[in-house]
Amino acid sequence: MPAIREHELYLNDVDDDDGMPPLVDNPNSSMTFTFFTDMTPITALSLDPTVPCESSWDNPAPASPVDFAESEYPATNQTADRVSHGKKRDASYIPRPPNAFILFRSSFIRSQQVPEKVEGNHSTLSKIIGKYWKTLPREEREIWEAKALVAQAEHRKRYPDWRFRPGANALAKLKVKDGPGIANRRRSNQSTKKSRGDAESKKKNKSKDERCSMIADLLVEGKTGAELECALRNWENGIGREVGAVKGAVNREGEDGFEGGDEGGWGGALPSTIACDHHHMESVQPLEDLYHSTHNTELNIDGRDQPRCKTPPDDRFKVPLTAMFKRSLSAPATHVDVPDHRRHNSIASNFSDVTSDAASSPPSLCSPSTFPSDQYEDHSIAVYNDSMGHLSPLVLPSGLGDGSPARWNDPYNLFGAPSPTALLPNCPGLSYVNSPSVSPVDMSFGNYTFPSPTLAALTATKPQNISAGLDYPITYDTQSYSSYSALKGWADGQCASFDTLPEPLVQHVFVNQHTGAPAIYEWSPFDDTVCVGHASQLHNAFESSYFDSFGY
DNA sequence: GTGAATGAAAG
DNA sequence: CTTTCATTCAC
Repeated sequence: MPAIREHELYLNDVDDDDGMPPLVDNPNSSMTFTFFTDMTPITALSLDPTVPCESSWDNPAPASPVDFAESEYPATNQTADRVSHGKKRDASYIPRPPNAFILFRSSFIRSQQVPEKVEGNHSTLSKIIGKYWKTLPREEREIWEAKALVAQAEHRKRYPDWRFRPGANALAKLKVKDGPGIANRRRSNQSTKKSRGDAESKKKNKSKDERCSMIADLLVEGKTGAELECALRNWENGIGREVGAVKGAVNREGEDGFEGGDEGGWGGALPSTIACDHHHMESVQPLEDLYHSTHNTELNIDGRDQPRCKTPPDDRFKVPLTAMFKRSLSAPATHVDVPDHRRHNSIASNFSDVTSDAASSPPSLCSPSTFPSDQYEDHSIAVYNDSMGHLSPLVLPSGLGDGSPARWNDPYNLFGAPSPTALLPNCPGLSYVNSPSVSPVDMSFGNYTFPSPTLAALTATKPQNISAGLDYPITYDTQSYSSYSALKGWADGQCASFDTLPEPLVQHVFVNQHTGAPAIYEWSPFDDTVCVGHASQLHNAFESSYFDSFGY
């Protein structure tokens, strides 16, 4: 098949020869999701990527991922004049969805943690950010991976027929230039650059690389802005240069495949001991404390104190979150017609509505009355394929809007709220009324205490198989009879019926079996409406009937 | 099936 | 140019 110019495929696809359906500008199927009243769809968040994340890079975790999806992919046909790295592009050009790193990088640069004075060159910044990226604790990285999933889902929704066509542009250029080819040139450039280089330029590169490593290390230590600049200046002036060399070595060791143990990571964190002034002195964190706080692998209650080191001792980065939902995101969505009569709101009073344009399918086949465990697998497949498969990340709630750090405001709300202040009278130990999220605290219902579901714990229950072809990636673990949606860990568990609940308010609930019950999916029996609920709200609303039904 | 190539952001 | 990652393409 001849190469197709990527950007022309979508709007002018009369010549499309790949059998793809003609471009439809985000056909809005008007699927409706419903929410609890205190949930906010993430699409309602103000997450303009051009707006720096509030509070962001504090301590020294990166900002909450800024919502890329909505604003970065403006209304259809407006892809238009988006300019990617200064290149003028055809108005109809559709850029690729960003991956986790690109989102992270963008947010990093927006946040201006590294002053222009320190480093303004984006190539160098990429190096620094790449190093820093590798030090991110798993939980932090997962947030960005989740963000990437959202961006991909948004992109997919907005451009259902878009496909990544690598080489399309290069080939177009090749035609014009009639040279050896962009691709070949690119590779050969890289190789020649590396192989060439006399001793002196090698030395230069080495010191440049050391500088990048140092900046990354300083960032890991939490230094940003003027403080970073100061610490770097100290280092460059020779103070601690010796140490810096050690640090550089440590860092490089980390890059070589994450070898080395826990112990080596922080070995050389020293420039912080030299303060530029009293103000900066205050922010110096004792090395010992730093070590302990960053090596604490215990449950991080508030999610802010994640382990971080330069030489990750385990395999925590070997299975990226996105890999669990791996599928061809650029492949056209499976178009499923939804009868109009199914497109209406059905979940009532204590839900608010939000629309989504995700395509959807007939409602769940899950029995509304019973769900015997011996039939569980088949049922859950049906359920997930028919209903959960269309659970959009967009139904997820925002944060609490209570001034919490940005990280609590990520669309996945992966860590829940930061403060256990809003206790429900009926739910001792349950903190987060507004947060239908994975709660960072143990939750007790009656005699049963749900373990705190960390992201790491959720990841540990990662799915075995992946099925594609739905609007959103769904996985199914036949071993544990649990399932996952794109919202990893939120949808696995048993499908239970709720006869006790007033219909059609809640018909089915998915309880997270691995982690307890903080995350629940619900949907209406009458349409494709899907909502995400919180155990507390159900408990609050329906008292013990809910938990009684589980034998709690 | 594997590895190379591309391109997503930025200036 | 430079990073990482996802995706596609050429063997």
